[in-house]
Amino acid sequence: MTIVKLGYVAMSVHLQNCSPSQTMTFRQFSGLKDREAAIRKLERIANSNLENCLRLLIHNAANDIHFFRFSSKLIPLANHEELSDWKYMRPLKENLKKIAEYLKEHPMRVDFHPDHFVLLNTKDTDTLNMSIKTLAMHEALLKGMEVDQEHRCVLHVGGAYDDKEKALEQFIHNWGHIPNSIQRMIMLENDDKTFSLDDTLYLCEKLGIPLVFDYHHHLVNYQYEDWTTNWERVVSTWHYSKLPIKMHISSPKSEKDFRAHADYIDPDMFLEFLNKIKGSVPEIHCMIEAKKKDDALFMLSKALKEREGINFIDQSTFEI
DNA sequence: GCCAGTCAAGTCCCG
DNA sequence: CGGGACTTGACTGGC
Repeated sequence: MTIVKLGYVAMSVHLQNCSPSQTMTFRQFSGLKDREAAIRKLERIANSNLENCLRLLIHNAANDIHFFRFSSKLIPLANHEELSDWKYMRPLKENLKKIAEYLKEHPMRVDFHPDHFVLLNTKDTDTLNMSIKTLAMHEALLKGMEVDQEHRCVLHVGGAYDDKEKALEQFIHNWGHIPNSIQRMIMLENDDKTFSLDDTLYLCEKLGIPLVFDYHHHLVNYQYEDWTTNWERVVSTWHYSKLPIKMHISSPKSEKDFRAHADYIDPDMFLEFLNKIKGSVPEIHCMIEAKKKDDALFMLSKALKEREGINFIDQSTFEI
């Protein structure tokens, strides 16, 4: 028996005017004559994003959703070099505290997926420093939300830079220069272009990093098609985490556009996967990466309720 | 009120 | 070696 919990990403298609990713571009910022007023505007946007995050958490709790990925665009221009003097955390304190209080009353697994410009295997020190800075922002947000920072940021391995083997070794080299408090936030995901499950496992086992298996990515980028022989290794990378294993699920948009994410999750594909891993872990958390966000979660849950051998505990939790 | 175009980042691909 | 595509949601400007 395995408990499965479903989660979704960043925003809800059911809540109106509830974007947690409102923004201001640097061009817009530069166009404003009063720099102080422009910074106040950035702060208003960031606070509005956090207020919307709280609305999303309330929506989640009301719908028995216990697993959620925050947007990584909560603070516009937070790491822009022209704004290095901006102390952006101070004005967010109260709204972060509200999230912290809410999460205490309604326990939920929350995490982040910083965008693909966070690169830990780059040789460029500016890019590496910017990446660390961006991760430090995520760390500060988690601290403000009073969430234990361990294993809360999913990253891809990074660029291939013409030589995948060297790029993997560069990751290991750079890892030694990354502050420990940031190392412990990281999980690594197999990607759809360069670093396969086998590549990612190599790093995760060597560095003690939990591996987030993305089934859809594996279907378009693998070294050995049969992932099941590696499954126990994936499970083992979670041995030192306090959190249950997590993975990503999405369905191909079409045969022609196989890499792109579909609006919804194909329940057959998902069940086929679950049937291969059931019993291997007591609990698994599955992050739904679909265009229709929480609606994809609800539809998947509805479809699975009609299948045999699945025992639903609540809207987003079932036993298989 | 809708549609096309713009924005931001680093890598990768094409010419 | 330079410029455009990639990706994503938000936002702007034109009609």
